[in-house]
Amino acid sequence: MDYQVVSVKQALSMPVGSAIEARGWARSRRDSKGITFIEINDGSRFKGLQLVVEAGAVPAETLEAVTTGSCIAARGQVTESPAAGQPVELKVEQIHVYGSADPAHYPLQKKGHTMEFLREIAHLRARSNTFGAVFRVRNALAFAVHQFFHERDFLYVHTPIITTSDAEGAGAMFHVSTLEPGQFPKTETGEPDWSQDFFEKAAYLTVSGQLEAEALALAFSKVYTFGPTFRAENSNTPRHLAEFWMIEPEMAFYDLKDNMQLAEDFLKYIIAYVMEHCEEDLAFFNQRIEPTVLQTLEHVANSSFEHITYTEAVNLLQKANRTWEFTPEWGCDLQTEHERYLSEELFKKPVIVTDYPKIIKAFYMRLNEDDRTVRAMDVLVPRVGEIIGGSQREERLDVLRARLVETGLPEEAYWWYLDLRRFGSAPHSGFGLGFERMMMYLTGMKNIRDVIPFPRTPGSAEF
RNA sequence: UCCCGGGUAGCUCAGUCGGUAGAGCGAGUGGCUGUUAACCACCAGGUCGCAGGUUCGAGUCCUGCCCCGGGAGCCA
Repeated sequence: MDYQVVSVKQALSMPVGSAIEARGWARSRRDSKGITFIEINDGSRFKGLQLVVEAGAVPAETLEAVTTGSCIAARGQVTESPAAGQPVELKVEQIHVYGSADPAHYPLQKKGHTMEFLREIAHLRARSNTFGAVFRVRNALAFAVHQFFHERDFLYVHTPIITTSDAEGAGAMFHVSTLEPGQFPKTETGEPDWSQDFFEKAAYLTVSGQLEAEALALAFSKVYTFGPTFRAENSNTPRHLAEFWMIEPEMAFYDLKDNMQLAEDFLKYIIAYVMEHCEEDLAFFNQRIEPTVLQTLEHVANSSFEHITYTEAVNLLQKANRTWEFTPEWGCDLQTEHERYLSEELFKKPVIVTDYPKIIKAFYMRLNEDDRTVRAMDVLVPRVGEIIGGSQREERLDVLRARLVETGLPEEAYWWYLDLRRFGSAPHSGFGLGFERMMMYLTGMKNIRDVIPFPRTPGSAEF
């Protein structure tokens, strides 16, 4: 007999009577006298396929090797299930065991585990319900990002991962070098002599593709990057990784208003996409991880974002009838407690705060007429905080040079960035979205280490 | 990096006043004609994070270190 090879996802919608072969990893096994139930999952869907093996259907030694965690192929007939829990199941005629798993040592049990424990077995945790759902959503979200920009004629560009320029003078960077630690060449003054290194100057892993994206936006008008970025900060929080993915659109001829509109459209689009394509996984998150996930996502998709300036935000915070750990004061950056108050308590929806004081923002943000504030925007969302940071960029050569000097950055290192203002400069804007932050927002997962397959954090890069 | 909390069986945890190490789940064995985190019975399983110290005696008290979690800072 011919058996059609199908995924578990396909198997669950096959007509009764189909002869199929399904492959997957056994999640659970229940034995009764004369009948065995095995649930397999191949990652194609949250729900698994129930295999029903009647006594004598397959050799005893084969059935014995089908343990929790083993990988098998099963052939048989799709049948209507007489019991609750699944509409169809597979009445098994043959089983092939690709690889058994010793139940005494297989670490994933049928019962729930803590996220901390699963993190220690990151090579196996994708086989659990939670992480299966997380990484399917991650895939859908990445696809939604590309689709959004391609529908709007953006060019997907690849900015370098190894860089010799420090994007904003902010954030510690990882050195990239081929020099041997023991025989590190030194200059006459005893400093490391990077001119003898591979790139003949100090090189790092990128902290942002923005500066290069600006160069490309001033040729292709609308571009976006989507790639890994690296921060060597020693920050130990549930919201930081040393290696994370960032999406950075950059648009010529966009002012801050256009930029804000794009950010709002973008967030709504990717949320709607994931809600449409990951219904089963999101339902799981809503039930087991964070009971407000669906409600919040629907709310964001259907409400317009609040817009306030930094100065207005500080006034609102000062007027708020509550005590702060850090007193809100013009000129100081908004603290986590302030951001949470604005998005979670006062407006109860995403808030875009604009026009921050120039002293707390990067040199490349466009200076306002008041000479005190810059055209920056931060999108704050409930539960996660700052999810997007962006700005209209300074396109005026003289102003940009003055800002470089003001912030103490070496002008010569930014020669090519300044060239962009010398030759055919144009107003332009862009923003950055932390992909894993967005994942936390969509799934309700509490720790950023649990929305990326193999997280890198200080002291931790095992897998 | 700073401030809190934690580390005891494969997992999740309890352990009183300093006096011979406990439970549930999981694994194993047996039972049960259809289970859904199956159920019932039995059973094995321990370098109490590591290193010192106090004590007749330390899982318990003290010191240092390591790791994990929460909060903060920095940020995406």
